[in-house]
Amino acid sequence: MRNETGDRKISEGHSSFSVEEATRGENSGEGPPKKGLWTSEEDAILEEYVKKHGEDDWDAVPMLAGLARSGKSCRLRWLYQLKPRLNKDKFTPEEKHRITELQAKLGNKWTKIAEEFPGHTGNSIRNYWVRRMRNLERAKPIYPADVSQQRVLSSSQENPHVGTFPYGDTQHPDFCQAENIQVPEEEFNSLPLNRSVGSSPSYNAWFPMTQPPKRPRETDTNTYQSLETGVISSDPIFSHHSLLNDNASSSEPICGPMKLELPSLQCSETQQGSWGMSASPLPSLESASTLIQSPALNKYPDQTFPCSQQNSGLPEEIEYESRVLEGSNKNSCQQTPDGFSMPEEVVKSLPLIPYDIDWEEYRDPNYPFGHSAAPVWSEYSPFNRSSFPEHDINHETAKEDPALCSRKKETKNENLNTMDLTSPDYALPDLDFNRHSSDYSKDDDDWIRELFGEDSHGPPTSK
DNA sequence: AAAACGATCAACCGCCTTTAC
DNA sequence: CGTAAAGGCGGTTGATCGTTT
Repeated sequence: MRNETGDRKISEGHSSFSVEEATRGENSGEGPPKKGLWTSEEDAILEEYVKKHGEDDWDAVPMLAGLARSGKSCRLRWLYQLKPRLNKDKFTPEEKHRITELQAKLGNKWTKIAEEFPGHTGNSIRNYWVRRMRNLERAKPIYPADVSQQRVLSSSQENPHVGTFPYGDTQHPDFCQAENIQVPEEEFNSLPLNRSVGSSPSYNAWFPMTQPPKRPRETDTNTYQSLETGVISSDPIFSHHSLLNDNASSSEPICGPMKLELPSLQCSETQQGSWGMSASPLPSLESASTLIQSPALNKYPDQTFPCSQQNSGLPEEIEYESRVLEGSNKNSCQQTPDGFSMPEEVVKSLPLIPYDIDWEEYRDPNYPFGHSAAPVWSEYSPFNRSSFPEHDINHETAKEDPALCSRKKETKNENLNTMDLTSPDYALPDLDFNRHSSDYSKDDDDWIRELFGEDSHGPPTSK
């Protein structure tokens, strides 16, 4: 590895050897190319050579420069480590956001993406992305559905007062994973959710959101996985994975290990806005976006959520776009800036949520919007609460359950098991348009940490 | 203080795609 | 159009370093 001064420790086990060895034989074409970490001598030779002769014909470089390396290795070393003005700094939150945007837009075209980050290499960006995906992957449930089911069943047998969910969603990984969630039966039965979910086609959308995942997953794998259990429809809108995956059938569950590098949402021109949902009979995002009305826009209560058909669906991007639109879209409620409009009758048919809504009212089935608001949102929203963990405790929640709020803040190592399941806050977005733009750049890793604290199973935390 | 652990990242391999001839 | 070279990418390994125990 290279330190700041360019010196590197030469590993013992790695196939490093002296510069004499490094250069020996290559000129005469003997032996296989050297592998392993580069020495500072090799770097100096390569740097000098490239500065003199340029970056052409890498295959000839080893011979001409006198290096016992393959041309490919020389090229990589130059591009990733030696090239002038390389930026080895860590990505800023803004850059991370931009990477997310670009990855969604361009796919794994790391070199293309790197073009927007002077000094950063595609490899470093890819490393960041892989790392991020790995962290998110770790956030997935530990137990398969069947095991989780057993756990829940045994748990409910041990404690008959613990409510079970009457619609048989014990396979719900989120639910099952959150093994400590125990809702007293009386309380559970009193929930409007419970009164309505049994017959509501929307409950499947609602419930995953009301059960905050024990561990974070920015890409909401959990939610999607919950949909694969058979109880819940595999609406790809729930899943960033599926949102990002224009190849995957929306009806196919994501099973097993997921590729760390997610396929992007990139699609052909003609597909733009259709989310590539060729196989899905479910509403496309643009139709979804037209249906979304949420407290996120309470600031402009007569407006619909301006979710562009052109954004990637990534929560970061949606939120980002929302912020952009905040300043530009204060008048139009029926047409997004990119020209997408929704029928007026649809607009009128959608109940509006007043800005200072008392969530208690949402619990009242007589309330005009009743509990349907959350399902409408969650069913058509490409992201959910877990995507915005910093909002898990917001003013509504705090107002509703300050104890919960304070407790959560105090007990970083506790999971979200004690969350008020009745709060639509977990399902309805709160993009908090008043949040200062600098907050927007919150590190996505910070989101994870903030949401789940130092969960022992959780994602990596700073040590 | 030292071992264990985990995160990060450089570097490699093999395959695929693009480009030049 | 076919072929070879160059470049790009995904997956993976292993070294290093910081943190925790």
